[in-house]
Amino acid sequence: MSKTVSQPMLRRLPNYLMLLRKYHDTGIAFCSSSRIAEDLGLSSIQVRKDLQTVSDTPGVPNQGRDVKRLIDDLEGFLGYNDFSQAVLVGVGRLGSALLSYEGFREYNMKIVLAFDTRAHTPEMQSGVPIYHVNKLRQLVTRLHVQIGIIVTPSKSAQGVCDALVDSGVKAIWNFAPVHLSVPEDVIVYNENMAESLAFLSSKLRNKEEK
Amino acid sequence: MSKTVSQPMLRRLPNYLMLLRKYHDTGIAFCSSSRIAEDLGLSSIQVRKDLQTVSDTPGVPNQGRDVKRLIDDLEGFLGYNDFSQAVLVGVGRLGSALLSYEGFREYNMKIVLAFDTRAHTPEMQSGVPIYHVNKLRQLVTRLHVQIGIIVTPSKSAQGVCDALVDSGVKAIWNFAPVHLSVPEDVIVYNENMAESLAFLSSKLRNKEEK
DNA sequence: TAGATTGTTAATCGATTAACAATC
DNA sequence: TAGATTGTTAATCGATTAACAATC
Repeated sequence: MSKTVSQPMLRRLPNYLMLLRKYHDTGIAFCSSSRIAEDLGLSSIQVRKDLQTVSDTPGVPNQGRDVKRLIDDLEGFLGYNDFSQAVLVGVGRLGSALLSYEGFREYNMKIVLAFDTRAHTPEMQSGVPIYHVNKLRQLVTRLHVQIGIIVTPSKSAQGVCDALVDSGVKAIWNFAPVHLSVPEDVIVYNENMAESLAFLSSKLRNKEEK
Repeated sequence: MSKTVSQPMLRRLPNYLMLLRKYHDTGIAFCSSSRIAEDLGLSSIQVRKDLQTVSDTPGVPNQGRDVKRLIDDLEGFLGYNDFSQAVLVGVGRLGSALLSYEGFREYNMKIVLAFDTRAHTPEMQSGVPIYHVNKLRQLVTRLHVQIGIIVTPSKSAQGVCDALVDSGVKAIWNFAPVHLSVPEDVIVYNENMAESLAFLSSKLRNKEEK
């Protein structure tokens, strides 16, 4: 099938999956779009549209959709059937938090390796081995990891990024507040904590002014 | 002026501000939209549009815009003139990382207070006092804080959210992977770490299929 | 003056929402 | 059958991009 999917929709999909798993665990076999919509705070029309794009199995009028089948379709669509592996660079506070973050498992994501300039002898943290950054190219190349997470200080970010790309990484999740230059075929997703908070605060102000 | 601004634009604004401050520090007094665009990886047309919305001072043809003035306008627009204060609930790994995150200062954001169920005697972390959650209503109400950050386990999130809203909080930054129910006048911004990573991974897969 | 860069107006693009017929 | 819920097609909404005249 492989339709092209909009970014916002792609962000909603994992949430459907999580909710549907919850339904499944509570023994709910069928559910309507409007129910999902309510639980997720979306419009039912949007949910219907999204699920149609993702699943070939049509929904049943007056009954809704088969929860189990929908889970399978979503997992297939999102490519969760095999584990997605990632490496993390920069084991500071935020890096450590990500290493120990439980939520990744739920999305079949796993950080398999971490690097830091301070790690001299290989050590473990939250079950993930941490190596010195000078091992990065060697190890990442060997393991064929495709996703890199950059949690380094801004000034090291571009260098780390280059090393990751050289080692075959095709997608980068960047927490450093800088714009990274990458080849065209590499995807960068920027996460800026401070920006998010500032964004929220301005939204608040905008609202107050009205 | 107080124009309505689109969400994606509102997210770009803090980045302009950061870049312009960097220019200012290096003694650059004027800059063109195309330069900003290049440094930030955006299109120059978009930058021009954005800056027009934010600043009443027109740009000068063949010269660009006054960096200092633009900084002032952006700060004014984003409401950075007075500090924005936030409280954080849930001092786990991620919560701690946020408490110690340096980047907030740059956006004039400050976490002034934190709460956790494990904090029995008030303690300090990264310069922020941590109280037991049962002090939440009392302290947040008294300090008139408007922004709450929820970094608790999912099952506590809605309860904490209700308490924050009761105490006058008008904007919530939610890291728990659940949908929060709030009154209409309260803004919720959801941040889901796992979702972001999963999103990146599916994007990668979609690309590979092509 | 010539060239760069601006602001404005219109065109395009893409996502969400609405309306409604189809069906278990 | 009646009612709920579906899928499809069209309308709306909103953001980005393009084109171009204006100007220091």
